[in-house]
Amino acid sequence: MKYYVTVPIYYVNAAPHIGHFYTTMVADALKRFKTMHGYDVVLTTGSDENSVNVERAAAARGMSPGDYSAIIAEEFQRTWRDTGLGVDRFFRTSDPRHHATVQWLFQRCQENGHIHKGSYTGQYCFSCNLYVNDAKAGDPCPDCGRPTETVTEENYFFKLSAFQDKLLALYDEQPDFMQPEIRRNEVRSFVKEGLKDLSITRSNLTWGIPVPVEGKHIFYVWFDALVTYLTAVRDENLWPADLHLIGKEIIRFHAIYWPAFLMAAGLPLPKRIFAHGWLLFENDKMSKSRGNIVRATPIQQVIGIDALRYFLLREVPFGADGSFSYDALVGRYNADLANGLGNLVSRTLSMIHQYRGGAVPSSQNDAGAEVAAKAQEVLATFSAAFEAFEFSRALESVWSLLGVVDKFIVKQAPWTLVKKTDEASQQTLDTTLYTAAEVVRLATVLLAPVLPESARKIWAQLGMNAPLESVRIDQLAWGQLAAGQKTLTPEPVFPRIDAKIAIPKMIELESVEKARQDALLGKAKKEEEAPSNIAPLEPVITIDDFGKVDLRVGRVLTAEKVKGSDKLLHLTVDIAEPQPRTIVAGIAEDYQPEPLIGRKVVIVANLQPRKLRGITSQGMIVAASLPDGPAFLAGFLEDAPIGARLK
RNA sequence: GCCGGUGUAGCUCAGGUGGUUAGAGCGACGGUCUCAUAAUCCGUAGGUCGUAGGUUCGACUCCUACCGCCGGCACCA
Repeated sequence: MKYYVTVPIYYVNAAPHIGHFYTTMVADALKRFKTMHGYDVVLTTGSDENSVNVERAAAARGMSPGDYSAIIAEEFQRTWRDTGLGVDRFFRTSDPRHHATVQWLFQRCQENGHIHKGSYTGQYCFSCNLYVNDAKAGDPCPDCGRPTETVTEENYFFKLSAFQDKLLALYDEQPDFMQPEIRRNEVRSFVKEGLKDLSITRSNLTWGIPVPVEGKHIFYVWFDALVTYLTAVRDENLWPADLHLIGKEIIRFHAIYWPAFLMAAGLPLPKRIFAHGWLLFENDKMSKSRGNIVRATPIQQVIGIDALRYFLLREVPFGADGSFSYDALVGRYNADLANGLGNLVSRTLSMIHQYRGGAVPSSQNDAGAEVAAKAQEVLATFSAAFEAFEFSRALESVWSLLGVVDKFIVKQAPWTLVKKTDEASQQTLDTTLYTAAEVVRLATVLLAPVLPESARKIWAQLGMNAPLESVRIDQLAWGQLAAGQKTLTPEPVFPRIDAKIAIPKMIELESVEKARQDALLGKAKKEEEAPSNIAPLEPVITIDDFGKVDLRVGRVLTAEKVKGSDKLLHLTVDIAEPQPRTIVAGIAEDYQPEPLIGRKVVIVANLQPRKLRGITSQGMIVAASLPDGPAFLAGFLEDAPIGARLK
């Protein structure tokens, strides 16, 4: 039985961080879980290298796109190696085999009549690789806020519009195709609104995969990147994938474009797509500009990679956004891993050593029956939850078992039994120790996919001979632990962590790691200090060009929210004309209307009027912003006269 | 604005088809055992179950409106 799971190929615009780790680690845990059910699992990922952005970033560092990408691709692979993630194939989009697959897929679509040529003039965001509909020259990209650039191209189009009904049928007939359900609904309603044909080539780049035969056009990044899922296993009869694991930001590409491409080429569709949420840092979005990005390896160095794996799978309900914080991480570690699992292993093995010479006794009576029943129940609960991607619930069920055993041990009080010489007490002591050890064994197997390193240690301490990885979870049952087995002297698997020491250490190592990655990317020190999402400078203009822009000092007379819009404010502004100007400004998320009244602002006074939500905006208000940040209105420290022109 | 989700103890969350004193884990506090990693175990902590109405013999659980938060779409020229 095969199981093919993918995580995205990661874009080489950034070095790996905890978000990349999250997706990949979940895939790794699933892989281990499936392997322990007898599946041959293949996990693939790679690097997404073909884009103008990469070309530009490489050029800025005086490198070729290939060399630049290679450095980052290696950095990703190194991270997966260091953190023990079982990635089977790492595919670079620059790989010639991949080029062949993309071209092959294109030709199949073409043969089936789903490709046509057309021309396009519009605004394009090079940062996001996204065409922006209805935008004008220089308008900001709706996703990243950087200015869009005008492009006119003759391109190949994919007839996406022809797949609307088929896609809707897919979502309805195969509810598991897109999960969680929330995401499926979003995708469905998006498709229902209507699909436009998709331009799948570009003619303005050189770094990428050329269209077959003619060779002038380069494939659009998503026609390229998604196809690595095919390329990675092309000769292995593994397609279709059993699971695409993705982050919620790339749902549209996976749940709409990708199945449409495959349908057009007459290929089987992936069985399921699961989109997880984002990891926030203490409830804030992680971003370069906030400087709150966390990496996996510094955490690994201080408390081990298993602690991070456990935290992410236990603390965050899979699918929803989750919050990472060092406090919560250490809290989980101490409460669940050190005090819970680690301590149970420790006390169990220690008693077996002191009371029974380090050999697991056999169960003599039914003193442990309730624990056994609970364990059987947890075996079922755990696997069902894990299959359903409810990792948090799965882990919770194991800990509920650990809690039962801890209570059981106290109730039986082996330390009292050992002092009694009667047969019954000795039998109960044996049974108690066996019961505890059997729970440790079962829990260790169940937890192996989540805590691979630690489980292996516990397994060894228990004296188990068979390799843990080869144990079949679906064949686990109570009572399989062999009596007489020799255990090792326990050593703490999860030593308690002092948050006061560990957290500063992690933070310190984090900054070391960041510096190392920055150096790797050839970032200069000065550049590093500036927020890296500052919009790139526009091309040089002449003084005459600037002279065309008529900026005026104005005073806000009235301000109110525009009905039906989250972002628009309806302002009237006095710029010393007979009539005040009506201006619609997209600042409602950052400014309340009332406090604006009376405020002096800067207006672009000669902008072509435009209707917004039924109101004609006669100009534009000047504000500063970072791509994902709030707007700041321009103003004056002195009392600038209304109507004065800015030059 | 439209669509969807959500709002339960300090924190993270459970609470099919309405019905005795609303639950768990963590944290906090008190106590205990001593096998154990100052761990375990026991007990306590008493939260208007977002707000206001409504249906009902009875609602956290159903309905309506409103508020807050999250997401998608629209939109941010």
